[in-house]
Amino acid sequence: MARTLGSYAKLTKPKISEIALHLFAERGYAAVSMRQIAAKVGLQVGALYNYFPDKQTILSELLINHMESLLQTWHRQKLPEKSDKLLEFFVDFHIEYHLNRPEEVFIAYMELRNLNPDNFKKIEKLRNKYELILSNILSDGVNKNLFTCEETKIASLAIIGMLKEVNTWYKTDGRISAPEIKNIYQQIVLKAVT
Amino acid sequence: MARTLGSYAKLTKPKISEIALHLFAERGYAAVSMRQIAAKVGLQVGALYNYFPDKQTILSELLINHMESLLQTWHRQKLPEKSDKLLEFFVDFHIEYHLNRPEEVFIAYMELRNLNPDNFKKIEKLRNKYELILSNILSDGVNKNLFTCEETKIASLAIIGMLKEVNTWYKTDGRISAPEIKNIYQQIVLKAVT
DNA sequence: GTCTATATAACGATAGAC
DNA sequence: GTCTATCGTTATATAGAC
Repeated sequence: MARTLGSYAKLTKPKISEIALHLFAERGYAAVSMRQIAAKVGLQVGALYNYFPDKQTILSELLINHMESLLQTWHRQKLPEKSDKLLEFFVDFHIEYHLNRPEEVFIAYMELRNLNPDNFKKIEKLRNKYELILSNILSDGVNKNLFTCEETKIASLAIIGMLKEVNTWYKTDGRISAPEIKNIYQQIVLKAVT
Repeated sequence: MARTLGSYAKLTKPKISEIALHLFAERGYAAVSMRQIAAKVGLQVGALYNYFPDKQTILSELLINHMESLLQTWHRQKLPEKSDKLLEFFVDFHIEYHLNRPEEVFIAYMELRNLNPDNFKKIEKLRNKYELILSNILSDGVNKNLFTCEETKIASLAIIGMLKEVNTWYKTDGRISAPEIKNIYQQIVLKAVT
């Protein structure tokens, strides 16, 4: 039962993505060359182009996969029955998900400027989808008199922006645990809309 | 009283620095070429090398000037007479200074990885000097039984790391004013050491 | 699918005329 | 001090042998 070459090759593309992710996070997209990626994967440069048409696509696939997996994971969550607990649940989910993927989060924030316009629009669309989840939670809450918030759109942007910071907090001060961070942000967010 | 060419030239170097700062902050050091900088300044590439020996020096001068000016400004402050107000004063000063220089702060954080080892050490030295100001305030406070803090070195690193975030907060949520941010952080920092 | 070799373009940096 | 021209290097991406 010899393994075929093909079954190894299936592992090559994810390996390229993984190594590119590390390198992009460490040195920045523009500072990383295809040769450096190939060397770390254990290939020659040319071989990379069997898996990705260009360098830009390595980056955009990383970002798109990150956002799609975020959305997918949310939609697989078993939501709390009580709708007044939905906002806390969202904050909890968001922090949990992002703390576990520091490199993806970092390049999703840093390397947006290196996407070409088409890929940028794709990411923007996915971000809007995610933001819509939160703004719907907020406007539902407003309708049920749970929250008071005039601009739910803007509030959801501000909240997600705020939550994004969580990764740096977590890194810079190891004494704050993940549950503590969740608590802090839940309080801040709840205060912001009540 | 015709202006000499020389007096214009005196303005050229700061202009290069300023434009490089904007471009580095916008696109990242590695993604910006000397040709792009020259074009925005209104020069040909070669002329840049009359002011900077290489691209690396443009970046390192920006970062070094940023740190030195931060230290200089601190040492020119009239400190509060009551030493128990020193920590609040530092937090206030730090936030004020950094909110007014978002681009410098951003590249001082982002582009460290693009400094060569020598320049990195220079910046590290300046950062340590700044950090020493805070850790001295803390250890003085501990000696006077104002604060309780076992590891003043680590605490000062954590606090500065935390304060660094302030620029993103300020941007992401325009509803929070600078004085409010100062208040929030003063409370957090004081809580952290008492 | 990976290799070597190469096309083509852009980069940082330098040289010399003015 | 700025220009044009260019060197040497490196980059992305492609072509063709295996």
